[in-house]
Amino acid sequence: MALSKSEEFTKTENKISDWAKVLSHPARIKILKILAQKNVCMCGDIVDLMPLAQATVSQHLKELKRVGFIKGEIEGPKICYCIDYSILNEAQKKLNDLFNGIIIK
Amino acid sequence: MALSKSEEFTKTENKISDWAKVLSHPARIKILKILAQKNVCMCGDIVDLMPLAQATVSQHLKELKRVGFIKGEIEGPKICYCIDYSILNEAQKKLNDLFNGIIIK
DNA sequence: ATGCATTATCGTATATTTACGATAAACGAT
DNA sequence: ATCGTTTATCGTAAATATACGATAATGCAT
Repeated sequence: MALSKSEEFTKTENKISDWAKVLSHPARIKILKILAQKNVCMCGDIVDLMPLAQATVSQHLKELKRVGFIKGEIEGPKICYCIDYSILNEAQKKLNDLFNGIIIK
Repeated sequence: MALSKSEEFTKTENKISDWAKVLSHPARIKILKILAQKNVCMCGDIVDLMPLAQATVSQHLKELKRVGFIKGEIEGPKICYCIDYSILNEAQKKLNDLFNGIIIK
């Protein structure tokens, strides 16, 4: 018995916490910033800008993909990553709803 | 070698990811909601509303206190918890700055 | 078909997180 | 002083997360 017990909480609580989890590592924040600056970006370019091994960056990209914050498109042997703005917008909105619900009451 | 490598990232990246980490568990989201509804709340009341053991709730409260999202005031043998709106506001603002920086470019 | 470049996955080590029971610590009341 | 209530902390177990090297998988070019 360890992580989660997620059945005990609401869908919204689980969704928001899952989004927050993806943002809970500085590497993933940095990757999102890199993609925002470059709009689209080859995986290798991201790896070059990160202070982590290729395998580790790949794991972080996988997490970002899992919740839909980024998409990866195959381009020959390379993979072109970009931000999925609709999902990121939804996350921002729902996180703001949470904050506003707490702060404004 | 496991968690963090935080020296490799910026202060902002670390700060935001740390805030996100605190929000990355549904129990802590729920606790914030409870405190928002009741404004102030005895620790025991929170425990009663949570699907977790007292010791576990206490750990989650400690995490929320660590980043300053909540404050605990001793009232005799009980402890009265409440939200620290200034810190939560700052977190909301900085998270929005991140999202806006990513989304609007 | 071979080789090169690119990226994901596997295997593994270590640290952290989550959860709980048990216990300690703090306080008020008797 | 002792007892009951309340909450934090300790000890512990199991699951996850992070990180990396090594390897597989994919596709292009030769």
